[in-house]
Amino acid sequence: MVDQSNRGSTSATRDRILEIAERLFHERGYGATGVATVLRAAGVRSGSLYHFFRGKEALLLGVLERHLSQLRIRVFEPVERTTADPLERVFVLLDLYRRNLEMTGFTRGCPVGNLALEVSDTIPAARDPIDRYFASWTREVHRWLEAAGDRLPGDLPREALARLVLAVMEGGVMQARAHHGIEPYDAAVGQFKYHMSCMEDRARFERGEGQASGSRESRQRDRSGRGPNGSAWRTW
Amino acid sequence: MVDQSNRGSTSATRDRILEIAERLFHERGYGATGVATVLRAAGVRSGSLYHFFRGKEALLLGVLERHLSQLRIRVFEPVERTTADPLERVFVLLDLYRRNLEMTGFTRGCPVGNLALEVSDTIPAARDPIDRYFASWTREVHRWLEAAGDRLPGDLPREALARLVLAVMEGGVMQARAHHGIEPYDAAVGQFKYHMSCMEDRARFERGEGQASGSRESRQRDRSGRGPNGSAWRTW
DNA sequence: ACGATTGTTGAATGATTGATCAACTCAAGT
DNA sequence: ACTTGAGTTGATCAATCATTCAACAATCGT
Repeated sequence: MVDQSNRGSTSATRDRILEIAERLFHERGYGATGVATVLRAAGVRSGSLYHFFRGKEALLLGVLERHLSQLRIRVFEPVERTTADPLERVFVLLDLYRRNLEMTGFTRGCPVGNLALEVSDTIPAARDPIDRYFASWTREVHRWLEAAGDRLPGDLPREALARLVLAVMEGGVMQARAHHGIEPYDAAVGQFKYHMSCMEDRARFERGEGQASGSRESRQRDRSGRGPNGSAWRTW
Repeated sequence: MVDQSNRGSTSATRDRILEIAERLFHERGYGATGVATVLRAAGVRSGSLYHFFRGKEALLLGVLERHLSQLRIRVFEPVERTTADPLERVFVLLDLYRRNLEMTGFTRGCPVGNLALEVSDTIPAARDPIDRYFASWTREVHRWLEAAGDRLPGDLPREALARLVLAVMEGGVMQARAHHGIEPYDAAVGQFKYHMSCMEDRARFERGEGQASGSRESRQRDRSGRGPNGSAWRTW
């Protein structure tokens, strides 16, 4: 049994096992993925796996830790490279998950979100890394929202808004996967976008710029163009 | 094998099996629940179960159909008895799921939401009833939103807003279960409430009542009182 | 009263599950 | 050259998995 705390292990085998297990857990879920399946896909014999991981649960924890350690590199840094505008980044992030949904034919959503509902009760040890993943996710969004400064209302709790972003994403992904269509995701995100416009509007009023308009035009100024049907509400 | 389409079966055994399976699938998930566990908990021998259900998957479909058939009785009718105000009903609904979270110590969220992410890909036949469950859920909320009439902006797509309600609920439940605390749920729902106030504000402007205030007071008029810390933003 | 249908029993099935371990390889250290 | 120990192998394990089925009991319509 190798030292579990040695995250920087140079073992290529361990990495391959984690990589394969990550993909399979994401595709089929934890319970539905047998150890034998991981072994076959990774081209490794059982002894090797049990050399690095105490058991299947330890493998799951390893996968979750891996997700956590790669969250910035794989999710947030790509988004941040796309645009420097902090509020725009939120929508690019939501669009990233949207594209993942479509590209995988609605078979894969948030890799951790799936596991969260499946194992957070049956495997108590898994709840902590999952919670830390969500906390880390919202912390990054939170930072963006803070960076938006007075473009958002002064007394708006940025952290709560970040929690809403995650909720909309996970809830939208869930519906889209069940529906096998992007419409529910777009609907939820579209409404969220209007919420953001609402916030920006109010902040503009606070800064003394806008004339406190309830007018649709100023609220939809930039990101939310009219839909093809002429509706003022953009569904995506 | 009994006729599967006979939903009105008077068999007490079949009902007990479904009732127990529903609880176990909700608590532990589908994959983690063995048929033997269902049999033991229901006090039934395997032959009886396989007399009514072709197999474990058919049992799952039965459970999902049961959820669907009891959605109004167990969820929406209780909410509708609580208040006649259509918009208030939305928040009572969200509070219902909140209380379920707290009462079960964050071990149980939306019974279908869990299954949605777990089996909607691995068991294709299950996706349809799950999708219909979500569709039915949002349809009820949609009706309330329609009933709100001009209290919401005229061009606001009620259906999209209903999708957002479901997304916020499911996403909030997911986070609360992982966190084993209600805070993430309250944060997400709190932000959603502000979105609703925003909508009502704009509708009031459309009706020519308010003076298009961006003012906090009118937006938080009724449901969203100040929190104990004096913040203008209610977290729940 | 009768056969037919429906419901129930529980031991047994074969497949698969996660996990074990003694034996083996091989590069690094001395 | 010899030792050491991490890494790997694959046969093997008991347990559990979903499922079957022949036999029996209860209830039904006629």
